[in-house]
Amino acid sequence: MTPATSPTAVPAPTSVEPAARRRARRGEGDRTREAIISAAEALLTASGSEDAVSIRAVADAVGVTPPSIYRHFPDKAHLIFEVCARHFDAIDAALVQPILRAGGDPVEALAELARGYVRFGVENPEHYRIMFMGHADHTPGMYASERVLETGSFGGTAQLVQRAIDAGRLRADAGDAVLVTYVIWAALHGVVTVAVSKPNMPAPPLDAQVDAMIDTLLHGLLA
Amino acid sequence: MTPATSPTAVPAPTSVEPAARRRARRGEGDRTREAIISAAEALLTASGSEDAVSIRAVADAVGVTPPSIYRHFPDKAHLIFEVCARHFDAIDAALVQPILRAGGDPVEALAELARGYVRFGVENPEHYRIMFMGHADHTPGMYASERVLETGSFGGTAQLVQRAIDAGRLRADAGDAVLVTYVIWAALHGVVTVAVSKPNMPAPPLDAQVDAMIDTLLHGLLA
DNA sequence: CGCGTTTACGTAACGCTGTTCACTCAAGTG
DNA sequence: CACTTGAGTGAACAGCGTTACGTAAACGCG
Repeated sequence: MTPATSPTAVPAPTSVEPAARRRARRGEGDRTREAIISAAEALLTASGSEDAVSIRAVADAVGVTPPSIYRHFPDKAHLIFEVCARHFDAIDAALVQPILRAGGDPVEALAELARGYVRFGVENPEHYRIMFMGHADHTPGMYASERVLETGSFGGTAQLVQRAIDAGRLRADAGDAVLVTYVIWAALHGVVTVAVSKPNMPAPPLDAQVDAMIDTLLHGLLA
Repeated sequence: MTPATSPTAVPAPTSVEPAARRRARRGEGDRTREAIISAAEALLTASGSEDAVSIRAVADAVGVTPPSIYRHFPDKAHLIFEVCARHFDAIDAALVQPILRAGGDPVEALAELARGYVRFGVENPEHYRIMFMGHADHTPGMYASERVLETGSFGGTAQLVQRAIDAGRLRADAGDAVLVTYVIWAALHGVVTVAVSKPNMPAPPLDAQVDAMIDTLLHGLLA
């Protein structure tokens, strides 16, 4: 099930097919809820488009009727954002935390985190788009900004930046930790965003982009 | 505003209100086409959401029926992308070309271009989102990648980077012009993207973000 | 056992969307 | 005049998110 090719790949796309269902028992409503999330996740990864994840399509895949979805989620946005949030929880556990625990050279750790983050983004483009490229008005409040700041990649970057500062590895006039973190994260976010939104653009290979970006951020361009 | 009570009142060009219309004459179909674009532009900027620019809303604003739109545009995507493309043509003429013609210090020119580009993005968030943050499958082919590469900001950045290289201002191992341009543009794109998509995120002021990004790209972080 | 409450779900429908088909109406041409 | 052609309508289709309302099944309790 777990594709060993990537540590940032995430759960199991179950089946998109319809399902023979019994009515859930009294306390087992959460089982239906999980089935809905699994079906939405499968539809999203299989189609690569949020448009394919309609309430009706999810309901068909689960084997219930459209209004039943609303007994488990207040609206479509909450459903689809919960699907994506699980992906970002997974990357936190699979990529960020191991790097933080390893505790090696903070600058090298930053580079490794950057590469993993970008790879995660381009391997889960629709999840990334929903989470970080949508309209703020369409984003459930609980996911609006917290997920960005507390999410593994940003928080992990902040910790590594602080370690680098503590170790005296950064220039004195580089700015405070928050600003440095923001710069690094926004730059990587830019790489992911353009790769996700313009996949056919004639661009340097992704690895070259990330390496050049990291190298430029760390060493600068000027002679 | 003056209440236009006259039944023969001429419709205001950029109004979102309904319009008293005559049927266009034989060769004057392009006039209707322009009215459609103006109405879509007005709806987009007034609402700040692509969702408000429905075919029916545009048709009502122009004073025609929905199917009439399709005599001038193959589908909604072509209409809304043409609206946005005009914005990006405008920034090319108003921001990029003057900087290129000024011909001052290329590094300072890059910083000035960066600040202008980011400001344009956050001042026209929905246009920016449609142009650069949408799904590739929803983007008309003619706007998919050309607009990114040939657009003023990217092409202008490339020219300034080349000037900086020619003037010996960049490090020898900074990479070729294409890669350097891509890095700079992607980083700025990241700043715009997160500002557009997460406007309520507790972040450093935009000017500080841009200055820090430019300074970091040029001078680097490491001691 | 049986009653009543609660949870899980279905049926039907509303208002909206982008889009298409078939039609009309007016203007310019030979 | 007839004829063509460009501009615009009216009605409709299929799909969307969402809601109001009815119903069936499982549980606690007397």
